[in-house]
Amino acid sequence: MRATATRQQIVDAADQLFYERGYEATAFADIAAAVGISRGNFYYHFRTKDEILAAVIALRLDRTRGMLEHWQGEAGTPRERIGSFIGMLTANRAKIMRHGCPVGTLCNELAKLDHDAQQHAAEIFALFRDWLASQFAALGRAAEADRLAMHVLMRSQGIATLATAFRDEAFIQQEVEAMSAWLQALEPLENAASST
Amino acid sequence: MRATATRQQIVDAADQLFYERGYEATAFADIAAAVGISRGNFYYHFRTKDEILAAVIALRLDRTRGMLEHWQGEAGTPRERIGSFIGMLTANRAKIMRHGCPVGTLCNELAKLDHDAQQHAAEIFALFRDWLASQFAALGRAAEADRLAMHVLMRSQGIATLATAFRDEAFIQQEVEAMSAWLQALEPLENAASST
DNA sequence: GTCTATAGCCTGATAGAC
DNA sequence: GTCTATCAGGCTATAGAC
Repeated sequence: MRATATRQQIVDAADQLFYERGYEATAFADIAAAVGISRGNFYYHFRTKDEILAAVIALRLDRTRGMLEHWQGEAGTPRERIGSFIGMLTANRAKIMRHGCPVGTLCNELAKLDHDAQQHAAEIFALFRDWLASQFAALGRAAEADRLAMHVLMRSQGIATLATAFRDEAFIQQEVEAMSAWLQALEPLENAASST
Repeated sequence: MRATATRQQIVDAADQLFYERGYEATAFADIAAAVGISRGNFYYHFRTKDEILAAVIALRLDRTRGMLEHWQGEAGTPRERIGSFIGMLTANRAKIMRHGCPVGTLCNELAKLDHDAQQHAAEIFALFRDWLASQFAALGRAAEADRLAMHVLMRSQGIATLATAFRDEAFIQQEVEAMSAWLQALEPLENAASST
């Protein structure tokens, strides 16, 4: 098998296992078993566990960029695009109730481990934040775009954490509707600064 | 030294280390070193690591009950008491930025480990939820008390997660003020059900 | 109650055959 | 590129002296 193909399989398996079980709780043996290779072969593709983590984070960054570009390319208003972000909570609710948000839980774990890759993982959040901010700016709230973007991220993280703790699907739906209502009630205030 | 005193020292040290480093990343040797006892002595007080976890969760439940009773005993309105809950984010902001929320991060980790104690840990959230709900009921929002309580919990969890990921103290302050403003704007609707 | 010593397992990582 | 065999070190947990 070509090296790049095996490497990709390793990263894909690690991505899934790091999400489901956590980074530290996932052993090389687990990844090797999932891919169907020996532990020894592992070190031909990655020298350390940290290198696999870096590759997983890079994969998630790429995947996130692709998703944001996809949402950007679809027809629709900025408000509808922010709705696509919120819709992830509903679409992924089963996994979220079992393993939380992939980004939030990884950042939390790496923060506790005082791991160098923590900042790298937080860049995934930054991608969402910047994209959301650009949508709020397009919506006519340029002055508050960053704050509103962080607010949406904050709510999605809180929803994920509590949905996991209580295993409560109805709660997700309830809060998704509340956030959607909040979004719909947001009015353009492009000239607010000059009118006050 | 009396057995109960050593046991208490172990639980206190484990409580702190589980928060700072996480449950799985904390080894018996770490706890033993923090207390100043040998690893062997450990097993006189606890037979397994799970037993220490159970004791730590029980400690946190007791501590939470005590705090809620303290807030309840203080003079003030229900709104001010909910403000005491929100105030934890400001008071503990330095630790939150480094290690997240003790309850949320523990629940997340135990969910990933598929650990039996996950439900036990979620009871800490339930204590906060029920207490907050009673405050909202006293505020004249009995019909929505549970939903509002979960909303406040959700926001506090989202704030903690993003504050940790971005190490952003200003964000905490910003969202604490937004949540406080939301709380102040909440009006009693005790008779809303009969008036609609 | 506390200690030292150690069993038994799993971990990340390496060496070298094929 | 992939394998088997193996290393050194960490882990939870146990046994038994004091």
